[in-house]
Amino acid sequence: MTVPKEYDPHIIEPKWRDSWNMSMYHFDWKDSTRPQFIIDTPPPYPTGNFHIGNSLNWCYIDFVARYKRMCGYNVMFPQGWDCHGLPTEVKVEEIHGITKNEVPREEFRNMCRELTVGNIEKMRNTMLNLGFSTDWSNEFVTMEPEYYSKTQRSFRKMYDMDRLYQSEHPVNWCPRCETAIAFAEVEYDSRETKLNYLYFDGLQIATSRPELLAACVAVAINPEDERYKEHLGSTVKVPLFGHDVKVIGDKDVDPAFGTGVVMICTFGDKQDVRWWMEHSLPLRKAIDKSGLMTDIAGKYKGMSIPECKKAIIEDLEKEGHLFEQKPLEQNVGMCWRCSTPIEILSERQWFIKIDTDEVSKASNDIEWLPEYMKVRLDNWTNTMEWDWCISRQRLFATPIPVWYCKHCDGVMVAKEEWMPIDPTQQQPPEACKCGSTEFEAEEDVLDTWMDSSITALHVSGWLTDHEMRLPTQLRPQGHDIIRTWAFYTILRSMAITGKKPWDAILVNGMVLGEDGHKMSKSLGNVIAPEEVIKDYSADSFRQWAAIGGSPGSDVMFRWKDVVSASRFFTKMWSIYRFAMSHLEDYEHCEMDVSELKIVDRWLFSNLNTLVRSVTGSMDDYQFDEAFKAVRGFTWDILADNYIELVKSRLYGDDESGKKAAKYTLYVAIDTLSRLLAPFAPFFAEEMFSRIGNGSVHVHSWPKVCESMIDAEIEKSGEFIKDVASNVRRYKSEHGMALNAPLEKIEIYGSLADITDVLGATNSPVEVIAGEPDFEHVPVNVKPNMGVIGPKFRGQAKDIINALLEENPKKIADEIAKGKITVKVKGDMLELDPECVEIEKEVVSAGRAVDVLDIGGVPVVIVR
RNA sequence: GGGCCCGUGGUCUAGCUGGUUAUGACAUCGCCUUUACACGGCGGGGGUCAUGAGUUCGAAUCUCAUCGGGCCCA
Repeated sequence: MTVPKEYDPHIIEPKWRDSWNMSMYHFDWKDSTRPQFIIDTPPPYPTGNFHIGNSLNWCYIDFVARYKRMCGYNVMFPQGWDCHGLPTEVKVEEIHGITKNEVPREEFRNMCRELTVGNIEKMRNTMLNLGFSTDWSNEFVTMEPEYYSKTQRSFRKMYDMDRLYQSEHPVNWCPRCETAIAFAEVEYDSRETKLNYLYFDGLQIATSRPELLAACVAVAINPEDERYKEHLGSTVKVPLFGHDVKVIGDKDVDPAFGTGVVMICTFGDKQDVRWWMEHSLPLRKAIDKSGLMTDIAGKYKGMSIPECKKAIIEDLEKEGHLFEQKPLEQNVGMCWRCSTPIEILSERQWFIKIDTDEVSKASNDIEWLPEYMKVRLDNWTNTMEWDWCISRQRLFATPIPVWYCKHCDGVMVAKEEWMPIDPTQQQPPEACKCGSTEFEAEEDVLDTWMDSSITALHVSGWLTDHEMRLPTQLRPQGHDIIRTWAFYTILRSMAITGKKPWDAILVNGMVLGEDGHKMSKSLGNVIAPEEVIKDYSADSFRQWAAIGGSPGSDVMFRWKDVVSASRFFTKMWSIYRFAMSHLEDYEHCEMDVSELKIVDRWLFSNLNTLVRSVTGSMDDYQFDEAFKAVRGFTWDILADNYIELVKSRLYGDDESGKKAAKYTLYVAIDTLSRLLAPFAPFFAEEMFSRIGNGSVHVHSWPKVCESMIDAEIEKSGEFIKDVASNVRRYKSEHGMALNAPLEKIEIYGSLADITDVLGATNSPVEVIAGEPDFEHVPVNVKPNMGVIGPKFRGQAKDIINALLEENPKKIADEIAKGKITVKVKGDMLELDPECVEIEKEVVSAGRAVDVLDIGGVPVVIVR
C-alpha cells in the first residue's frame, strides 16, 4: 500500500477514466424501490467543441447526479445531441466546396449527418476526460430515426389536438438564411440610421424605411392629435409610386415621434403587423424571400434593400419629396445565427398555438433555482403576441411529415405508424380522400426547437415500452435559453401530456473570460476545458466550477482559481499520505467514544458538523458553499491543527492513544473521500482505493452522527488547539525551534486530558485550579449590544456611554456581586451582569515568566 | 422605454430574517526547513461596505433616490 509522494493527475485521471465500468451510472428502469432522479440534460449542438460554458453546466449536473446517486436515488443522467440546424449546413458547404442546391437533398443531408457523427465523438471524449458520470445507455441523437420519429409523432399528436395549424401570416424572415425564424431567434442591436421626412401630398411623415414606400398601405395619426384631425379618413398619394392610401387614426401613434404621422407598410416592423391586423389593411409585398425588391417596387425591382434605400432617397430628393433627414438611434432585429437584419414577410407557414396561461401555470408549479430566473420566463410569456412558427426552409432538420394532394386541396398529415418518414423521399401509403394518389411533398422542415422541446418526454420513457416517468426531477440549463428551450419544453409537455416537464429547473450563469467579458473568439479570451485538463487536471477544473460562484450567477474563469484548486489536491494528498503511513496495518472496527481523546472527539464534532452543512448545501444546489466547507475543514481543522496535535501520539508508545488517533484519521479520510467524490471523482477514487472496497462512486453519502456533535467537547478541543498554536507562536517569536522544550507550562483552569497539549508543545504541562498568584487586571468594559439594545431601546446609547466611562475594575467587582449600578443622565440604573463583558489582562508580578491569555484562561510559560 | 441582477481592502468574493472588532481566497510584506506538505507553516499591513437621504438605540444588511456595471425584453 505505498502511496506515491506526488499526486500526478495525468497518470491517475486517465487510469480511472479507462478502467471505470460506466454501467455503474446506468438508470434502472425496472427499479421501483429507490426514488427516481431523472435529469433532463441539455442536448448540446454538436459543433465538435465542448466549450467551457457547457462544461460549467455539466459540472453542476454531475455534482448533482453523483450526490443523488450516493444518497440512494435511481439517477438518470442522460446525454443527448441536438443535431439539426443551419451551422452544420454551412460547415458542410464550406468543407465540400458546394452549395446545398448543387447536390441532391438526401446526399446533402447525409453529408451533414456524417459531419455531426464525427463532432459528437470529439465532444463525448471531452466529457469523459472531465469525469462526468453520464448514463450512456440513455444517449439520444435527434437526427436518428428513433428520436426524430418522436418529433414527428409529436407533430401528428398536436395536429390531432388542434394545437397546430398552417396559415399565411407575417413571420420573421432572415433573407440570408432564406428561412422563417421564430421570435425567440431574433436578437436586437442598436444602429444609427436616418429618419427621413417626406411629403405625402400635403402631409409630412417621418420614416426610417423609405425603401418600403412601395409597400405602404396606410398613413396613421393619433386621433387626439389636433394638428391632423381634419385629415382623418382622407386619402393621400404615396410619393414616387403614386398609389392612394387612407389616413387612419390609431392611439398607438406617438405624436411626439417625427411629425406625428407614420406610414404603415407590410411590413416594416412588428408594430406594422399590429396595425395591419387591427385595421384589416391590404397586403403589399415589396421584399421577396431573398431580400430583393419585388415587382411592385417598379423600377427598383431586383435591388437589394440597402441599394433600394439609397436609390429611393436620391429620387425623393430629386423630386422634392424629401425635406429633412435626422439621425435616429434604432434597435434592429437580427437573425441570431448570422446577424443579418430580419424582415417581416407574409408566408404560408406551420404554427403551434401558444397557450400562455397553461405555460404560466406549469411554470408556477416548477421550482426555479435561483428563484428570480422565473421572472424572465414570465416576462417572455406575458408578451407573446404571435404563435410559434415551426416551419423552416432548410434541409438538415426533421422533415414535416405532410403531403399536399395535387387534385384537391387536401392536406395529408402522416400517421404515427408511418413514422419516421421523409415526405420528399416517400409517398403516403394511402390515397387522398378524393381518391388521388398524386401528392406534392412538404419541403419545409421543422424548427430544431421542435426536436429539443421533447427531451423531457424522451428521457422519461415517452413512446417506449418503459413506464412513463414524467415529470423529470431536474432541468439544468443556461439563462440565455429560458425563452426558447425552457418555454417550448413546458409548452410541449403540457400540450402533449398535461404534465409539467420537471420538478425543478436549475439555471446556470455564463462563463466570462479573465477580462470580465463574455468569452468570445473576437475578444481572444476563450479557454477550452481541454487546455485546463492538460495544464492542471479535470478535478481542478471541476473545483473551479464548484467554487466559482453560486449557480445562476455568471462565473469568471481565472487560471489562479485552477492553480489554487490543484494546490488543494496537493495538500489533501499530503494529508492522505501522512494518514496512510500510519494506517498501514490498521484494521477498521467501530470504537467507543470513551476510548477517544478530547482532540479526537473535537475532530469528530467538527467532521459531523461539516457533513451536516455540506449535505444541506448540496440539497440546495449551493456547490460553492459545499466545497468551500470541505476545503476549510480539511485545511484548517484537519491539517493545520488535528494532525499537529496527534503527531506525538502517533509516534509515541501509548497504544490506546495511538489507536484512537488512527481510528479518527481513518474515519476522516473515508468521509472526505466520499464528500469529495461528486466534485473530484478521480482524486476521491484514488483516495478511496486504498481504504475501501470497489468504487467510491457506488458507496453512500456520509450520514451525520448527531451524538458526536458536542459544543462542550468543541470548546475543550478548541482550547487545546489554541494553547498549542499560541505556544507555537510564542516559540516562533522568541526565536526558538518549534520542537524545543520549555521548562514548564502552567494552565490556570480545568482540562481533563493534557496528553495532546503535552505532545504538541513538547513540554511539561501542569493544570492548576484557581487564580495565578499575580495580578489579573480588568482593562476594558465591553457593553453587550445584543442585550442592552432590545432591553433599553432609546436609552441604550446613554447607557453604553456611561458604561464606557466607568472604571473597568469597579464594574468587574460589581459583576462579581451580581448587579451593576451605573449613573445614566443623573439616574441610577441597575443592569444584569450579562449586559457587559470585561476584558482582563494578566500581568506578571515580577516573575521570570510570560503569560498568555487564551480565551480568558491564563497560561504561564516558564522558560 | 420596461423588467431582472449586481456594486464590500489592489483583484475576486462571504455576510445582507439589522447587534459590538466585516469572511475567505489571490496578490503584497515579515519570520520559519518543523520526521505529511515550501504547491508548506506562522504573523502583519491594507476597507468612507458605490453615493445621498430616511427608518432605528443601532444599518454592509431594511426603504427611497442618485450614479455606475451586467443581463433579458420592447
